[in-house]
Amino acid sequence: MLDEMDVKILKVLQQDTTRAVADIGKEVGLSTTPCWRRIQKLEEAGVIQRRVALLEPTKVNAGVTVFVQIKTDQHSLEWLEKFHAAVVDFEEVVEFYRMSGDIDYLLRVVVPDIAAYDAFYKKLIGRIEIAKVSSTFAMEQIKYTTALPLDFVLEDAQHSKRT
Amino acid sequence: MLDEMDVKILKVLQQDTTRAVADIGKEVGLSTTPCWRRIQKLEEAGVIQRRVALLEPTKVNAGVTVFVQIKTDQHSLEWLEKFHAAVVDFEEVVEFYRMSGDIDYLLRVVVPDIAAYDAFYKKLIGRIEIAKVSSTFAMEQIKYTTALPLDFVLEDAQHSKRT
DNA sequence: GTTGAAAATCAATGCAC
DNA sequence: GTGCATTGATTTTCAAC
Repeated sequence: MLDEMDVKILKVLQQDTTRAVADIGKEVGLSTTPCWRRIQKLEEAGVIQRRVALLEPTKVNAGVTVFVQIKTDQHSLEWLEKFHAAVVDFEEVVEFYRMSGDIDYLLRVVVPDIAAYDAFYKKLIGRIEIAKVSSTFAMEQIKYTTALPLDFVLEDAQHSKRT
Repeated sequence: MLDEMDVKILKVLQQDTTRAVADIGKEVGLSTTPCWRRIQKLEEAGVIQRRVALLEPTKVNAGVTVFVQIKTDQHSLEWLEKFHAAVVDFEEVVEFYRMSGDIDYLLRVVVPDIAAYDAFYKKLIGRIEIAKVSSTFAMEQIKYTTALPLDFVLEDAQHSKRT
């Protein structure tokens, strides 16, 4: 489905969407029109999901990341749906995964400080019954990127056939 | 530093940067010119860091998330710098935190499948000496957003005074 | 802060090759 | 796939209020 040229374009757009189509074309070795058409197709195909602004966490008072590991004893469908909906609703929760292994769920929570995390924690356990919660604070964010690895796109022939 | 109007604008831009300035102005209750000026200031101030495209993970063959917990026994500055640089270099590593508590580092790694994770794992431990590595696979990504919580921006007077 | 409007840039399309 | 030319939209900058 995607070829090397698409990958080049996606690599640029994953880093910066402010650049003009003509500019991107120059970088990847394509003139404006075909470059523009490829971007359109990538959007229609849903490969490009959305274009967003990334903010500097410390400048919006959201510089502290906490990872919350959750273990539950409840496994009814009803509880599950309620739990998911409740957690998703918190804007402090920026990532939320159902995990394999020992821990059932993993949350990445973003707050201004420890006090705010405590407030979040109380809100969370107030709304839902959880068996075990364990919070770990990030001391430093060494890397954070929204850019997905693109070296796998072309590698796997099986994948191309599937999609 | 930031007021309610800025927060409204940021909320829009965190979700979608394709919208025209005039449009955003309408939504937040501002005409084009002052809305445009505010966005400029937010960019100059570094509140808006960048504008990027978000891709659909499954469509670029990067649908599997693995969390890697790392514990080390080495704490020399030299090892630390080498370790950081090596990990950051992997495009599969999309997030990388130095943690408090029991685990020293936490990585979020994105790969196409388990086999690719195994390949990554071998590359990782081949490059650096790590005491303990524990990998946990995400079964489901229930929430993932790049939008930071903005309800804290105005709340804390201390913060405003500091920045 | 507002409106309105002008100028520059760019997206988006069509056409010829 | 390329180049060119065009239309329309949007950004960006100006005035005047």
